Amino acid sequence: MSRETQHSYCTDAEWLGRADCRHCNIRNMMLFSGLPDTAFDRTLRPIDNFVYAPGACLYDEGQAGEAVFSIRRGLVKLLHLGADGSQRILRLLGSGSAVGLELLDGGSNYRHSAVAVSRLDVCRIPVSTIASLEKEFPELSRQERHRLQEHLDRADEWILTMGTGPARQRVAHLLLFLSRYSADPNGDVELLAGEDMAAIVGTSVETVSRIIADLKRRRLLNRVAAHLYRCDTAALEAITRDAAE
Amino acid sequence: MSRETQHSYCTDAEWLGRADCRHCNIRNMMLFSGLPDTAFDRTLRPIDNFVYAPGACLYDEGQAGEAVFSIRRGLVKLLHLGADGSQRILRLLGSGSAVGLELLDGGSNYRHSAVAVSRLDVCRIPVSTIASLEKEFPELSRQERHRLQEHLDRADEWILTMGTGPARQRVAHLLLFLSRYSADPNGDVELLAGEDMAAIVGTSVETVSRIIADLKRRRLLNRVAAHLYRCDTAALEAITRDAAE
DNA sequence: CGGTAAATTGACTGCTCTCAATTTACGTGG
DNA sequence: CCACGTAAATTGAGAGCAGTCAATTTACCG
Repeated sequence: MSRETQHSYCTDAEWLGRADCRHCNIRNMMLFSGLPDTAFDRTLRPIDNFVYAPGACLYDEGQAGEAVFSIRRGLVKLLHLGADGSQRILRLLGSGSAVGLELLDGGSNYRHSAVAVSRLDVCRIPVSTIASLEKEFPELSRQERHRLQEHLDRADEWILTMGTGPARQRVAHLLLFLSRYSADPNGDVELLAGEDMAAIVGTSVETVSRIIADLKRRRLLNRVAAHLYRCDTAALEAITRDAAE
Repeated sequence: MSRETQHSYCTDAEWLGRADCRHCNIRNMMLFSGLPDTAFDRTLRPIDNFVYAPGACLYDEGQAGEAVFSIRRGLVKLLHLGADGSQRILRLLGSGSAVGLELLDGGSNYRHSAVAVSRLDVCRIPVSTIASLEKEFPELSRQERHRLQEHLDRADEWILTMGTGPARQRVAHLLLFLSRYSADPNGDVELLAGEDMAAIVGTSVETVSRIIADLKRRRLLNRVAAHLYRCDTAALEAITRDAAE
């Protein structure tokens, strides 16, 4: 673990070295999609590559910061901590998404806390680097707008699916969401911690646990490996439509 | 009523004539804030000024469109219609906000339905006009990003306040929201229709009615005129914190 | 003043929360 | 590899909150 103390608040983070955007093999899905190879020749400040352990915090709500993170691999939760310490999760973001985009709007503080859900591989991009590239490449502005729109679409979906209806429907929506964005080719899902699922669908941990346990008994969730479940998406979608049809 | 049939789907809309952005006295709060007076000399297509009656529809979800609307005065609800015809309201937007921004991201269809809640005064801006101004004035890209970020902040607030906790807290949050964005100098609020409030906080109409009636009895909502109520914001905020402290 | 739609209220059912007990999972150290 | 301790997940019981259905009152438009 070489230089993780560059950000003292980020425990369990490991610096992997400078990112080589020019030869990045997944650039077409990242924030810098559309930029020419030569764009990165003279960036003012370095773009670093980091790995975060599950549970590690990228940044806290209200904290001053100067970097946007582009997710290469893994899952990030954006959350708000209530006065009583309880968390409410606002978004789950995976490969290709950018977090911390609110810094591009002029303010200097993050508006959520960002925490790694699974093992996380990210690029850390200084805001000043984005600002200077922006002047030269208008395509980058379009990318920023697109990523923001992506966040907005996710937030709207969140309101409609995780925030509406009885708890069963909301949990079914969550499982379908996890399956849809699963890195697994079969769409198998790694269940989140009960506390996380509760903070997403807005119910108590016990209610989520009861529902998940019931879905397992009814074989809508089938264990295919340790911590890995295959879900009966058709049946889950039926639950989703239960009252809304 | 001269040319409202320009958009056949927009009933109860009245064309007020061409907008004169150059001399717009509220341009500093609109999408075109920051653009020089001369920017509008040679726009390809006209920017029109419209008035919509309460309940009138600006556009429907999924509908193809080619215009963004900038709200001069009044309140717009963005909503999604469920398969059973029930509505879920995703955002309330007022003066200075822009709606239909999703068209700037490349797609040609609106992603929500937009309906006037109160008497509405808007400018209708063709996407092609925005695209051409964008090339000449980079400041416009920043404005677009800022308006998108505004939508995102609203959506996040929506999840945290209108989507979490017992119904009392959610209704209290809604009233405080209405008071905060009220056009009234005293912060007095015009209550929404029960169906709308239910579609915002995600409960039944009866539950909202019971809570509102109770707040009136307990003098946290005091009628100051027909359809106009002054709210005891301190007491409402106390309700808001009831369990979250 | 009448008619229709919306709001209010009541009664009852069912869902979800809270609190508590128990079981299971997991990391640690022997 | 197993035993242990801690944290998480599961399950149960009871109370309270919110949903539904239905009746009544109120508001509003012509």
